[in-house]
This record gives sequence, C-alpha cells and structure tokens, in this order.
Amino acid sequence: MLIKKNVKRLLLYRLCLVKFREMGFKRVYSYNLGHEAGVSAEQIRKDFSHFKITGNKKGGYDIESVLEKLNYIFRKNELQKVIIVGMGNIGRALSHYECGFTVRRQYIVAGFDIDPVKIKKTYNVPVYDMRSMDEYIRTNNIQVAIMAVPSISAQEVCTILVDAGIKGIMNFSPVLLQVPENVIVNNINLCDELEIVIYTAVNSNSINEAMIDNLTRD
Amino acid sequence: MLIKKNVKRLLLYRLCLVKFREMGFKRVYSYNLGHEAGVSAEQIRKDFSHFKITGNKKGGYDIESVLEKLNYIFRKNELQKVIIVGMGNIGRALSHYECGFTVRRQYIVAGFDIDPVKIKKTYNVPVYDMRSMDEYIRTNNIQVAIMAVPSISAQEVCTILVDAGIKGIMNFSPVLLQVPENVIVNNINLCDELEIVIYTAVNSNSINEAMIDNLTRD
DNA sequence: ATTATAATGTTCAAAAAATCACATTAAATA
DNA sequence: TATTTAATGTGATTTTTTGAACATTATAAT
Ligand SMILES: NC(=O)c1ccc[n+]([C@@H]2O[C@H](COP(=O)([O-])OP(=O)(O)OC[C@H]3O[C@@H](n4cnc5c(N)ncnc54)[C@H](O)[C@@H]3O)[C@@H](O)[C@H]2O)c1
Ligand SMILES: NC(=O)c1ccc[n+]([C@@H]2O[C@H](COP(=O)([O-])OP(=O)(O)OC[C@H]3O[C@@H](n4cnc5c(N)ncnc54)[C@H](O)[C@@H]3O)[C@@H](O)[C@H]2O)c1
Repeated sequence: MLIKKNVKRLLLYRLCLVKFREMGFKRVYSYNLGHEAGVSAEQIRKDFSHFKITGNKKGGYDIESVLEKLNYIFRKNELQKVIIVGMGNIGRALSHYECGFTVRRQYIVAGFDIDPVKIKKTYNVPVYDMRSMDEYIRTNNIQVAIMAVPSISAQEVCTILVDAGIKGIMNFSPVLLQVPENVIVNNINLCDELEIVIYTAVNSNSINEAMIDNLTRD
Repeated sequence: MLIKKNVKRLLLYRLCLVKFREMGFKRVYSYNLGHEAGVSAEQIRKDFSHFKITGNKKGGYDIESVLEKLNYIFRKNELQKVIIVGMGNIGRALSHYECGFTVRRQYIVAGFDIDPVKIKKTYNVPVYDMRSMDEYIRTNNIQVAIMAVPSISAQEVCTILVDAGIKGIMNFSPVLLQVPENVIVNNINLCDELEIVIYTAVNSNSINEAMIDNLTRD
C-alpha cells in the first residue's frame, strides 16, 4: 500500500526534473536528483523502484521518460476538474493562478459563493451561487473541491460537497472536517505552516531542552 | 532531537483543544483528543510526554493548562514579527487574513514589492519598496519572511532575505531555494497539495497496482 | 572483443516511529 | 479508610522507514 509521504516525494522529484530539463539536461543520476531534492540517492532509487520507474545501469535516468511516467502515475493524461468553494481572499488568489494549475492539467472549472456580490462577477473562473453547486457537481462529475470558506461554515459546506459526491477536499480552514471513510481531506493550515517556520527558526532547528525543563517546574 | 512531524502534531492537538474549549470542556482524555485529531491515544501521550506536558492519572488533561504549555513551547508569549515579500495574489490574500494570524500572535508587520503600483497602497499592512527591505529587516530584527513572488525571482529574493539576516522562510514558489544550513525553508506547494488530493481521491486512497504494472510494459 | 567502470536496483541491516502492554497512581466508591 | 476503577506515563515490541552494501549490467575504453 502506498503512503502519502512517498507520493509527496515523487512530486518533489518532478519539480527537480522539470528544472533540470529547463537547464537543458537530458539525463540525470540518482545522486544529482537526490542532491537537488534534499534526499539520499538511495531514497530516489527506492522510490523509483517502487513505482517501477527504471533507469539505465550506467547512464542514469532519462528525464523526459521519468516525467512521462510520473505524469502517467498522476493521471496527467486526464483532465482534472476542480471547483473552489468560497471566493474570498484565498479562493480568489487561487482562481487567478490559472496558468500555474493549467500546466499541471488541473482545471479550476468553477467557483461557488454564498455572497451575491461575488457571484458571476467574471474572474478568471465563473462564480456561481451555492444553491447551484450540488447540481453542478453531479452533472459535471466533479470529484475534487477546494474549500476556502470561513471556518464557521466549513463543516456545513463540507457536508454539501460530500453529499453531492465529492471524493477529495483541499481544505484551508483550520477545522478538522467530519467526512466518511472514503473521502480524502487535505488540510492546508497556513498558520501552522508559518508557526513551524517561526518555531524552528527561533529554536535553531532543534528543541530547546532547557525550555522544556522549565515546563516541569511550574 | 526534535523533528517537524512531532511539532506538526502538537499544532494539530492545539487546534482540537481549542475546539474542545469552545465546546465548554475543561478536561480531555488522550482517547478523546486522539479521536478528534485522528491519531492513537498512545501517540498523544507519547508526544505530550516528550514535551513534558503532563496530565492527571485519572482525570486526563486540563485543556487550559495544556494550551498554556503549548503556547509556551511555541513562544506565544513573544511577539512574532513576519514580513511578506511579493504582494500579488497570495501575498495580498495573506495580508487580509490579519485577524487569523493575530489570534496566534503572528504579526504581519510589513509587505514588500518591486511593483510601484503595489507600494504604499495601504492594505491592512503597509507595503514598501523592495529597496528598503534590507534595512527594514535589520532595524526591526525580523527573523521570518513569507515569500510570494513569481518563481523566476524566488532565488534572487531569497538571497536578499538571507543576506539581511532572515532565519526562516515560508516559500510559496514551486522552487527549491538554495540557502545556508542555518536557514529554515518551509515550501508550500499548493499545486502539489491539490495533486495529492486528486491522486488519492481518484485512486481511492491506494496505489493502483495495475496501473504501475502497465508502466513496465512500455 | 574483452575489460574496466560507474551507475542502477535490490537485499540486508540499522534507525526511527508507532503500537502494545502494563505498572503506576489519582479519583471514586463502599 | 480500604478497595476498586480508570486514566496516565513509560519500557518493551513491532512495524515502518531509511541507509548501507553489494550484485548486476549498460556503457566506455583498451
Ligand atoms: N486568507 C488567508 O490568508 C488565510 C490564511 C490561513 C487560513 N485561512 C482560512 O481560509 C478560509 C478562507 O479564508 P479567506 O481569507 O479566503 O476568507 P474570506 O472571508 O475572504 O472568504 C470566504 C468566502 O466564503 C464565502 N462564504 C461564506 N459562507 C459561505 C458558505 N456557506 N458557502 C459558500 N461560500 C461561503 C464568503 O462569501 C467569502 O467570499 C478561512 O477558514 C480562513 O481561516 C485563510
Ligand atoms: N496564486 C496562487 O494561487 C498560487 C498557487 C500556487 C503557487 N503559487 C506561487 O506563489 C508565487 C506567487 O504567486 P502569485 O499568484 O501571488 O503571483 P503574483 O504575480 O500575483 O504576485 C507576485 C508579486 O511579486 C511581485 N514581485 C515580482 N518580482 C519581485 C521581486 N523581485 N521582488 C519583490 N517583489 C516582486 C510582483 O510585483 C507581484 O506583486 C508564485 O511563485 C506562484 O507560482 C501561487
């Protein structure tokens, strides 16, 4: 069985491979790729091996063909339709990133909002009323949604999405959504991500043991 | 030594604890917290134990006091000043989230941009010219920056930040930044995060082995 | 054509993380 | 007060992940 960590690394490798390709390289060794991605060469070979991505015993990996296989694994031959719910700060920022998603064959096909002011104001993607979302999802067979609504509405919106048949949610609210077993939620907690930076930077990359000891004294 | 995974879980626990507190609870058992956070009760106790967060042999954990200790660990008693570089889609979205950061004592104190149109247009946070950034960082002793500039400028901006003394960077560009050992980079790759959702949702949470087998045949 | 080389791919070992099991102990109860 | 109960906290065990070692093989050199 495959775990997320593994997949995340594959996506990281792709990023590096694209960079190498842009630099004009045709082939790459596990060592080069590992150095760029910040993982060991063995890890690269292990991951590739697991996904049946093969190289050449002496010449390393052909960048183009690895990228092709990665695209195949990530179903890049298919059109990946995604909707955004909540066209506020985050929702709008994402909708303006069209080209960034497009190169990865991720198509933001529609936005939905409860606020009349935001509806149909033509951004890069059309924005519709929440009441039409259920039908839209069903008729267009949408499987994945980005949620960027206020935290207070998150669970409510989530339930609507799940009932309509959504199978994967990228959630920006700092709320742990209740979903059925078969629905995937990827929580993006930007405050947490910032906090980790602050914490790690300030503690110079390791826990301040003295500080923890202090905790025991009060 | 402490690893990010551990810290990330602590932040997750805090999210749950805040929720429980809002619901009126005063105490919580490792079992409850684990259920909410989606980890085992033992994991909770191990993590807490590692950070010297203690509970009560029969009565579980006092929510308020655990939150206090978490705040202490994450230095919530200190003011955490952060700057944003690049006031485009993402940068502006973050700058409008002021209150969200404020409750976590993360203060977005300033934005910086190269585009005259975006400078000093008073958003929630003041936006200055890039040329004044180095001085601002030094005089205000800023340690952490959010980077939301186009990918093409990412490394260039990163170098300026590092030279000015920045110790932690939250980076939204799909670019692996070259930084010295002592500088922390947290890469937020929203396309990757979306891709993981798509991948996992479409493959119903596990790798499609038949698909991988196909890979070996071409 | 043969040999040397240098990379992959896989097996085996070590390290890390998660889970289990249980001893400990605070609270409730009789 | 003594006993039972129910939770924590931690040492032992298992599982997962990572790293090292090496056998394999495509390419280059002789
Ligand atoms: N903006 C940020 O930088 C940021 C950072 C971290 C986390 N977040 C989180 O992301 C989420 C969105 O943040 P934001 O700043 O974009 O918020 P926002 O208020 O700017 O936008 C929310 C949008 O959702 C719409 N909405 C409200 N209720 C709705 C409903 N029931 N159905 C459909 N649409 C609804 C609103 O009309 C609005 O357009 C929040 O949970 C926030 O905590 C945001
Ligand atoms: N917008 C999204 O939803 C999204 C999603 C995923 C990734 N990203 C990534 O995040 C980054 C920012 O995206 P965005 O959509 O906010 O871009 P944007 O173009 O809207 O904003 C970039 C801002 O940076 C400024 N800038 C350009 N060069 C600069 C420099 N050298 N110094 C300082 N400022 C400079 C520009 O003036 C602009 O205001 C990009 O790397 C993008 O790939 C964005």
